[in-house]
Amino acid sequence: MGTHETSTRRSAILMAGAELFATRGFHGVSIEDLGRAVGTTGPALYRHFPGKDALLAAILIDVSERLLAGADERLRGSPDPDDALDALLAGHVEFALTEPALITVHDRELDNVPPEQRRIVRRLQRQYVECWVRVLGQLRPDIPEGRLRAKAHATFGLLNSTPHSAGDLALAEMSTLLRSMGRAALLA
Amino acid sequence: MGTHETSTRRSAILMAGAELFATRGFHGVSIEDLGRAVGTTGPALYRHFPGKDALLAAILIDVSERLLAGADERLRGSPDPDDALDALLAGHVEFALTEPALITVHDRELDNVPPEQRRIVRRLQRQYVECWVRVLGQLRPDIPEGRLRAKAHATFGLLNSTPHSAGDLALAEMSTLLRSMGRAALLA
DNA sequence: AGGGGATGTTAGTGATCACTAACATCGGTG
DNA sequence: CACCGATGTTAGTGATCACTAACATCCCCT
Repeated sequence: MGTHETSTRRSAILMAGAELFATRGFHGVSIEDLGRAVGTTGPALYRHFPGKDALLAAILIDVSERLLAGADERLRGSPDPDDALDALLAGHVEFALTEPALITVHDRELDNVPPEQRRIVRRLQRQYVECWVRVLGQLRPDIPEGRLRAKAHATFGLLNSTPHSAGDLALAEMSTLLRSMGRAALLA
Repeated sequence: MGTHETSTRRSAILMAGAELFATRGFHGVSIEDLGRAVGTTGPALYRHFPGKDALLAAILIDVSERLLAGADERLRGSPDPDDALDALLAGHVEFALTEPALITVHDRELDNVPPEQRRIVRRLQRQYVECWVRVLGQLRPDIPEGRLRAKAHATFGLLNSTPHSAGDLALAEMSTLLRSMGRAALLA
């Protein structure tokens, strides 16, 4: 067949891959699983990605870029560091609540990405963390940078915990809860 | 061979398994890998566990039991809810910092445990969460229980983030940092 | 001293995996 | 309207996996 829904397929594979990798892990998902999830057979995947690794890499690079771009944009609109922190928190929480599979894959499967693309993801992640450290440094100049970085990482753990404990609360309620907890933890 | 270091082997396999599962995921570790990690060949594992699933189950049940037992004991020694919360935080942080592999496997690989033992793990985890909810309920009777449970889960995400961002800070410094962040987040 | 249980080894076995080869079908384009 | 590129299919192929079978070795016990 050849219904020309070209890059609809590609992004459908990306989304289905994120979902499957999030719930069963990279090695727990077969090419056949991925194909079936988008209504084709397994090998059709190779028309869109050179291999399973490359599919995972595409997912991770995409989410890392989107996180960083979102942070950059929000910071540009918030000159006041206090507002900036709220903006970063709101952005991250929205991402975690609306795309839990992407967040899960993003902080679990980096080791399965081929080295070359792994370096790209790591650089994007580092830049994202630096956005947070920069804002925190303005709010708490008394705390050394290394400690602020550790705080940022720990807070990501808090915000990213949503996928594992989902369903308990309504989305809006969860959002305000996570933002207030994150803010309190960061400024403690 | 038959050097009678009987259950040394068994616990060595458990520890090596936790380490390997934590870094490469359950499906990313082979029986041969597990054997090699304890100085034997792969199939020797079947003298100690009926299968790969059972090994994972043993790891998860053990860590869940130890977490719960630690929480119970610490609560018994802290009648004041404020001290109790500190005790729970200190216990969880110590666990996360001294056995990061166990913590990682504990909240990532439950889906790969056979159903029967998975129920056991889930019950232990639920009891552990209830320890936290009970203490939080005394400190913040204004907050509904469901919200407190969500807070506890999010805080676990914060405390368990250590394995992924390790190496940045000294252990003692990380411990105080995580405890203060966790406390601030929970009481926010 | 020697038999047996615990524990290990090597050599498979069938299933599954990522990936490839060869061929089919469609839509757009000259 | 014939062709071509994009996209799909089925049928392998070799590697690897979890697990088993058959046999070996060691320590302990009587």
